[in-house]
Amino acid sequence: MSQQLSEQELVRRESLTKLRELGINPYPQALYPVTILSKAIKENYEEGKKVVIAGRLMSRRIQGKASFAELQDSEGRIQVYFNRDEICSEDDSTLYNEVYKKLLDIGDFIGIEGELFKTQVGEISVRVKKFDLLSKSLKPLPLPKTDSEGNIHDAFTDPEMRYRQRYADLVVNPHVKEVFIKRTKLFNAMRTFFNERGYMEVETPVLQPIPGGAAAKPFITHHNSLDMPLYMRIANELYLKRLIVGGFEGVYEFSKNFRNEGMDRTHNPEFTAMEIYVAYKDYNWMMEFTENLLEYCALQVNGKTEAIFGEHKVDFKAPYKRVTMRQSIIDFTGFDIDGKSETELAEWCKSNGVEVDDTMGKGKLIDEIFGEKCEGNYIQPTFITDYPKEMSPLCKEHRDNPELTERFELMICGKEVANAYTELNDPIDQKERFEAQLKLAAKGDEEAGQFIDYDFLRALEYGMPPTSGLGIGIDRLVMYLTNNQSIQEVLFFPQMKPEKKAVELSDAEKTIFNILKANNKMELGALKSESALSGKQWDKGMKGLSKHGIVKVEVDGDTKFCVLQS
RNA sequence: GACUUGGUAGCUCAGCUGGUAGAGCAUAUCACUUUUAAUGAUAGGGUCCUGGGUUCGAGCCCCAGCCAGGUCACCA
Repeated sequence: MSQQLSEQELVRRESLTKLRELGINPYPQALYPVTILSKAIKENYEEGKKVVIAGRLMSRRIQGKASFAELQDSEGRIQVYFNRDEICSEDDSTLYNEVYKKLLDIGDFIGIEGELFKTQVGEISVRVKKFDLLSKSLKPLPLPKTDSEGNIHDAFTDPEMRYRQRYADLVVNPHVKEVFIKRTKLFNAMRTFFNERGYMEVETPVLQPIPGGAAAKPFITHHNSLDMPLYMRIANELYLKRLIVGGFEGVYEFSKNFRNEGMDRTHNPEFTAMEIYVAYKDYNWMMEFTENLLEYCALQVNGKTEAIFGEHKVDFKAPYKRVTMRQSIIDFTGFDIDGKSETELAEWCKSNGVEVDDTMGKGKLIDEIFGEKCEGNYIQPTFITDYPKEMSPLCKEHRDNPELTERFELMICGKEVANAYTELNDPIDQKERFEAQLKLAAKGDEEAGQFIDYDFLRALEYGMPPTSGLGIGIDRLVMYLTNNQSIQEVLFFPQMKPEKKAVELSDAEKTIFNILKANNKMELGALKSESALSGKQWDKGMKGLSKHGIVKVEVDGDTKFCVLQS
């Protein structure tokens, strides 16, 4: 879509032409021999050391024949000093006066050969001996400035623009870049932790014929040659367990999951989960594993186990408190759910301000109570254990109480971060639980599963060793480790509605356009009378069409024609 | 989905009961050889989100819509 260029964009395009006229290729095929990054220069300063660096020009302070600029590379900024006498011969100052001062702009990528020195005020700088344009920037970047007291002026903060133009956000906001560096550190830390224990990273299908392993609304797509619907995965659990059946001791996957549900500060349609399954373990073992894992991750990402999240200070140091769901509800309400019937639970809810409806079974009711009264109170990492059976269809029954399951969730700052089970491996029990879920779904519980994965049941029939599985919401964990309140801040490219709808014509424009389409070229007066538009509407329609570049008025002697542009 | 706040120059933001649209930075031209939010001078730059309406006159008021943020509801 063609768009009007701003003055500054036009100036940069002119510079492009002038550079070419001077024989400088603004987009060279350059293998540029960078020898050092800005951070290393500052950390290991050596007076007079020759360096070759490259990056974006981010600021300039020109003072006649001398000038200071800042070059930004992947690790930060370094000051560079341009002096006319250093880079130009006596009789030709073009390189400094024209190329550097006029034709380069903030945002351009340049390469610099020079040597290190310290200015009179002691700042480590590179004295430029030679520079090359590596890539011209045609669009002015947002330009936050930091003053001597560290205050940032003109910060690029509008979330909409930052998310839509993450590339610009990353260029000008180093703290944003830092979030994503930490995100990657978290992945690396988890991989290391798992790999050191001999567990294997695997991949399982994103396109699935049955969207299993969780209860959520899937995205549906269609495979043309198979002529069948496929679902984008909502979880990878059932596939990973198949691999445990196949004989792997421990498997894990970082999985992009897709859920066709609401979007808000904590939900993006695609998000990342880490799931791991380990054979011959139970959920008690997994709790210890999880707290050790998270302590290790926090250390690797932030260098310490404490993390600030909003008003809270969270400590990831193991071990974490463990509370059963029953005890938790007693703690916060005084109500003991043990042995209560569905009716008793529903009545308690109604008289205690917990919203319920008829579709809710026992498990769901308990979950509502917990969600309403307890969940939000757990700031420090806390394991909530022993969930009702009904809401955990893939989890093994509790060894001490058949109403419960061996399941835990890890709560941090009032939100769930991890979920784990002693996995159900009794194929007959599993089949019955799936069928119970189908009934719940029929009753109207949208969270209940609506499909039975018979292939998964077949796998279980071959036998799955006792196994414990854990899922961690990676995006949420990154939020905690980087003190971000919204998931958009920890995703490079959060889902957004499209910026602009396609050019739509107004009614007047459409009328004129349709008449003209039949004739291609018409005398203006004839076109106007055929359109039967009022003077104002006609004027508006014509102006609109010319603005979109759809029509053009041509003058031939005394006659004016309106011509349709292709 | 409900409520609420916002959308004005490349960026950050002002904008009077409704009367020709402002600032700082950025840009352009000039001066300036160790500055650092460099400085001084001059100049240019705007579909005021879109579409209707009220009005002699709308950036401002009214209606509808689009996009985004926040709160809540729903939901892992």
